[in-house]
Amino acid sequence: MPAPSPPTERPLRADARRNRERILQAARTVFGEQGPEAQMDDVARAAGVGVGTVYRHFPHKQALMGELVAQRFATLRANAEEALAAGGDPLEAFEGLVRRNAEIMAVDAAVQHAIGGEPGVWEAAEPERLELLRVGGALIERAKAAGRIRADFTADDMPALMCGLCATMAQPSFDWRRHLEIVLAGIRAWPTTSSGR
Amino acid sequence: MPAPSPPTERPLRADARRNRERILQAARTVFGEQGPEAQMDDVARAAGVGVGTVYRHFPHKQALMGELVAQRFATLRANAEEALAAGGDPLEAFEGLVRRNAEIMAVDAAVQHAIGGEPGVWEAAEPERLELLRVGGALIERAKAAGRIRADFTADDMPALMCGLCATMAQPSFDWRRHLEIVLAGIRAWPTTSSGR
Amino acid sequence: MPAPSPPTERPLRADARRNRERILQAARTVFGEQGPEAQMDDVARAAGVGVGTVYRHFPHKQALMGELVAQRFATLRANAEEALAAGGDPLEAFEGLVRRNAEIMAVDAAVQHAIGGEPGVWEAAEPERLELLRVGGALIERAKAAGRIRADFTADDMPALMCGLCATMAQPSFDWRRHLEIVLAGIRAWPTTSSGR
Amino acid sequence: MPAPSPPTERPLRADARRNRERILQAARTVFGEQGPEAQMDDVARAAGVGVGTVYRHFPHKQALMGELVAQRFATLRANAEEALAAGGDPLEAFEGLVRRNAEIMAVDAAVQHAIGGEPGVWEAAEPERLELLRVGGALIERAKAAGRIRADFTADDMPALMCGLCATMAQPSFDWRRHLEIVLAGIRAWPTTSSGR
DNA sequence: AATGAATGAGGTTTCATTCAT
DNA sequence: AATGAATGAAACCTCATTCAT
Repeated sequence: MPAPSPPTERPLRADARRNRERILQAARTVFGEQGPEAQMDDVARAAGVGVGTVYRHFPHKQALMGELVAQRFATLRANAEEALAAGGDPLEAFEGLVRRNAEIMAVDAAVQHAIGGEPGVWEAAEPERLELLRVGGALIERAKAAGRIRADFTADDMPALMCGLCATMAQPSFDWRRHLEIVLAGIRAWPTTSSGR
Repeated sequence: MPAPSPPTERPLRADARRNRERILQAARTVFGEQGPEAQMDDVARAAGVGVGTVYRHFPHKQALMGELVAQRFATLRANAEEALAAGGDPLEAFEGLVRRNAEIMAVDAAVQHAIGGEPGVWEAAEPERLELLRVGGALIERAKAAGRIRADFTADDMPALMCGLCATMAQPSFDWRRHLEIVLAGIRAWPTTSSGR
Repeated sequence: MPAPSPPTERPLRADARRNRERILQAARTVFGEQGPEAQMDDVARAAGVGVGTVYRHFPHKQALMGELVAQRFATLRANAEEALAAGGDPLEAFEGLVRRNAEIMAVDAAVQHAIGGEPGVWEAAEPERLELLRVGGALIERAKAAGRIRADFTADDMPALMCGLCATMAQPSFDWRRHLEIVLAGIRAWPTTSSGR
Repeated sequence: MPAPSPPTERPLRADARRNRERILQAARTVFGEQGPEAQMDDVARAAGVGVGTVYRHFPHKQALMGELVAQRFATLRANAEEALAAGGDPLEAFEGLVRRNAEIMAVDAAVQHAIGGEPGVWEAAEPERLELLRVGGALIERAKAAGRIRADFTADDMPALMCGLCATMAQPSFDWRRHLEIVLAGIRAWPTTSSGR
């Protein structure tokens, strides 16, 4: 969005923009610590603003949560595009992206998982999500073409796997990296000596 | 009251026991539909009893949820013991159990997932959970000894994987059976022909 | 009440009478410990009977409390009659009775005070209360006639003073005996003329 | 926010302060009429605000009751200091204060008595209470030095006596002023003509 | 006559959202 | 634009009382 275009969406006063960022940052922290039941007042306090200000920027709690998810997907997608552009070994590229994105999600997996269950929150991130799916799909196809991941695997399998991984991340007692490696192993094609699966 | 039999745990009047079952059944439905925020009043109404009755059987919401989880683990564990006793091909036995238990969890995965996040709910099922882990561990060791699953895999990896699977189950748009097959594939040892990984 | 008279009020089966006493005793203990908010279930449990049994003997909580008060007044009145019959120094007789009755009330002042505030509880004890007032009044008049207590003091002043004393008794940090002595001093007539007490 | 004045205890917006007063006033009325079981909703309605507002000002029922008691003690103490400062006849000063404070307590004795029994309510007023005790003690010592009240009487006897008086006040059928005069008479020293007590 | 499970109105408290300042 | 006080619909839970066993 490099938009120096005429202010169809008036670009928010400098302090307002700053507030918006502080609120989002605070929300990430607070939801991460207390789960989705955290109160709007807590978010506001953590951001150092009044509740009213939170509501000026986000019409309701859901919208705030939605933005959190959307921001997340934007990063994931950016990473995906970078990985696709970078080229390199197809399997490495795919698995590297998954591992890298997992690390990012792990930073505030609690938020993600917590928020994930709430109704009507994913909608806000739908465009970014689809884009991520598309770019990730390209990487998958490339690895499949190279015979490095199972032929029956598709990009549409990823969301469920990642959703599951997030659930694991949310529980500190679990070792999500082991979880991830098992999943990646399950995706890989067998080292076809002669026969396939 | 010269009751000849020493009633260490008086076995609950017939109608009370019936009510208890109805409440648990209703709770399963209601939490499944509305998530953990579902209200005790709703559970009571669905069970066709007054709220007071619910609270007579379960001192608080958490206790009700806890019992739901405990019941679930009891079934899973029973299946595990059956599988262990049955013998047969080690890998088949292990994977068969996982698939069978997954089908059971899927019946009301929403409940399980919803409830899973609440604090202090798992505690109630801890004994059953540990037992499941123990029996499942035996199956895993057997398959490992037969060289059918990865040597670095342990029973302690299962909870995270199953937790992730449950998260997937809770979203109807996901195909959890595919998720499960990928995970199982990731657990299996490679068909050691000549080359390793 | 030496009533071997024909059972106009059928005299209650032996075990029923026993239960009634146990309930009253339990109620005294329980209300004393927990105040008037104590639950009927607690009384029942303390008495070793079911709630239903409590309700069979006392149609509602108030009635149970009322009986407690009535029993108390019966004792106080019996003491008063004894004191009146005993004769002796008029002031000693009066103050002796007050002190003696105070000791009795102090045994479970918490109950008395707690219950005292509840509406509709005193009514049950009205006859006994009036009788106590009458007999106490006789003692007062005698002491007044002897010039030993203030001429303006009447039996009708007693309830308020005793009510106040009970309030004091209910707080363990207060020394109700000092309170009582001050009140008694305030009732006494001055040692007119020259001689002291 | 470079506010020049260091607002250590930001002084509450004008309307909020007004609401706070209305709530306290309403609470006094409502508890006085219905006793301590009166509901927070009733207090809110009587104050013309929502329940939430009551809870914003007082985190729980107890805190509201506590403030009521604290306010009361603040007035009593102010009167005591005034009386001490005013000088005059020592006995008159002491008894005048007691009578004056009694009149104040009588205004909503029901509240005071009702609330007095609740656990954890007095704590809120402890500082004011101790101060009242101290100042009252000074008056008592003065009167004792003048030989006008009993040598064995101390400030520590007052709370019990006043507690008893409050109990009397709470029952409209009692004449608490007579109660008070008897108590005051019991405190006074005998007019030592020749021999004391 | 006794039991204790069931009832459900009603209690305190929370929190997303609005709106006067 | 920002603030935070106010709102009030619920949420969870209690307990006097009833009634089937």
